[in-house]
Amino acid sequence: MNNMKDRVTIYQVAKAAGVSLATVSRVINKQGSVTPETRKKVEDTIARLGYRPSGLAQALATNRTTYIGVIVPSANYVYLANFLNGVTETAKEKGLVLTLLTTGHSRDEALSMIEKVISSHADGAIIFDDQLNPDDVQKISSYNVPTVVVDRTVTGNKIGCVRFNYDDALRHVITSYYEKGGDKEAYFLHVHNAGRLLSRCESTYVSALENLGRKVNVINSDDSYTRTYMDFKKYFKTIHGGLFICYRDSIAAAVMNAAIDSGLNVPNDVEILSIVGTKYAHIFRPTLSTMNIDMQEVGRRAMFMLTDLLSNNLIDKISSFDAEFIQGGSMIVR
Amino acid sequence: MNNMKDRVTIYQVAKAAGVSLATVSRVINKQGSVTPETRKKVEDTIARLGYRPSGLAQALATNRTTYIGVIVPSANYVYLANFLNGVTETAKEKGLVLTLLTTGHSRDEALSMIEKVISSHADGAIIFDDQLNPDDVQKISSYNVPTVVVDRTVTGNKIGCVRFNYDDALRHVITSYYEKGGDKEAYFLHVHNAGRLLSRCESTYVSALENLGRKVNVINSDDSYTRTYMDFKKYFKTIHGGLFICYRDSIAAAVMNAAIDSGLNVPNDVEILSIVGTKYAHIFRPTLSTMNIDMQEVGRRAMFMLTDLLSNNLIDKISSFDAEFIQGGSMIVR
DNA sequence: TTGTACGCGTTATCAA
DNA sequence: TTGATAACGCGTACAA
Repeated sequence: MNNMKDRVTIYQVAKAAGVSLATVSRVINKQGSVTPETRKKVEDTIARLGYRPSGLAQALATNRTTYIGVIVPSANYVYLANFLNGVTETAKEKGLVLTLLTTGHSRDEALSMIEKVISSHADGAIIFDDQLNPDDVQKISSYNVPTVVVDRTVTGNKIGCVRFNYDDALRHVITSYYEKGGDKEAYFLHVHNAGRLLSRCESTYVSALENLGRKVNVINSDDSYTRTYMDFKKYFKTIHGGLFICYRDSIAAAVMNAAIDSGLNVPNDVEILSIVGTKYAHIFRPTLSTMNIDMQEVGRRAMFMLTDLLSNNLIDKISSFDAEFIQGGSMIVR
Repeated sequence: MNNMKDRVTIYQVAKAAGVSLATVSRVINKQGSVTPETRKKVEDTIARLGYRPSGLAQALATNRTTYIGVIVPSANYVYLANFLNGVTETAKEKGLVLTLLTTGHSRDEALSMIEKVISSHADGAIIFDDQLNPDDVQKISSYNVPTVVVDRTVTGNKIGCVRFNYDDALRHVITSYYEKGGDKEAYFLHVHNAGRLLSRCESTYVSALENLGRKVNVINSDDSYTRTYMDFKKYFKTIHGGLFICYRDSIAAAVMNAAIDSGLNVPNDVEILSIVGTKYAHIFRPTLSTMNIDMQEVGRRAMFMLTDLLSNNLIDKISSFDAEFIQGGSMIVR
């Protein structure tokens, strides 16, 4: 059971080197003054014994773990993988280690992850999860854990946030579509429980169309390529055109493939816009029009904000990313 | 600086509840016998004070952290995201928390991640990284950290491994291609420094072709969609056909798009096989032939093996995944 | 420059 | 059933 039976401790090093604990501690932390000879003596025995300081004991003594808790809904989506990559990249630069906490589809699970952040003494947290509301975030911060929240506006003493602005870009795409002579009906693919980001886009879509005095068409859809593909194969038997606004590129591709396989032309009959896009959007043929935010950059920014928060240097507690429209072959250039 | 200034400790709970530390400890660990009344009294004050046990102190006292160190080259690839998802999923079932350690392109960095696993007292480790060799893994295990290694065969006392077998499937695809009347030249896209998995596939390709008495064609290539696309646009000006074997689906798609955009027909002129595939392989048109291994399942298996290792219940220390050929439109059905 | 002694927040072993 | 008290491995004033 005791899996560290023969773990070498600072005490053993001190004994073997003929010095005291404190001296060894000074050597490994490179602080305080130690004679070069003593230092060498200690370093040698450290190497000889294969001693590694216990991060646990260090953390307990210093109140710092260098752990950052990262809460995400799942590691399965490409854009989340990119985000994680950005976070890990800059965490590494700062000498921080990430603990990956994923939450399924319940808020309770998300709450229990907050508990883990607290009990693990994480030095900070990054939350990229829809299910937690501002109160939950305040809770984590009430335990003095500096936190950066992504895709949600929360303010507080030790809280920073990164926001996404898809709305301006989406509104602009829709209105300029009709201004420049686009004449297709616009449809929005609604996915149940797909998070606030999609909900906000849906609201933007609705208000943009209402402002134009046009009909609003929200289609219930599924967050799966295969299901969406099959649904739209049926759909395109009766509807033979339109502008379809989809959440992800895989869903957009489902609509695109269904249209093509139904004998419709993209973009002449059917135009498609994907809200979130990955590198695959440019690989599909035709390429997909998307509204891009570089999620890796978002990850970097979140981590930078957190380190600033840790050192009390965070000026702007709110950071925004504007989505950029990327024209692809799935929409007609006007 | 002291960011836990007002962290509630077990001692404060004991004092407020009028009992001793030991009793509080018994209550939170639900072991030993405590009077229902005392229990309630303690639980109430825990709730009232918002007490959370310090995972650090618990770990120091019990020698168990519930941390699992996961070492991966980067979180950026889709198949790695799937793998991570599988790992996190079953880790959560077992009450374990992951620390995500990514390694860039140097072995030194990978070694320093091993150091982190050791110093963080991780209860176990999962290594999915090409740059570490068996000796490095033995090192981690010499500190009594049970380890599961992915895509490398290592054996030892507290070591398990998960292997990938792409070779049989690849060899079979190639030989049966020619047996069934395929007549194109086979090309293998070599990517520098892309890991042992690809190297093994390349060897398999070479030996398979040599056995058939056919010409071996290895093309130097780049691990980027755009670069590969441009390279092959040039390439297809002189070469007008072939069977191209590519590492990833994005690379395979680059070749496919370059062929199509050069006026060649897929699969009649150009056939394409992607070794590693993601869900996007079925979305491309034509769909890509791939050799699939479910990386999420690999992640689950690795984590299961690790927990078995932790409880000394691991029977088979070697687990294998055979790649399965998935026919897509990028190859002719024969 | 070096060593002593205490604190970090728990668990666990004894007695009571 | 409860309560002292010694670990766990380290950092750090303070004293030498």
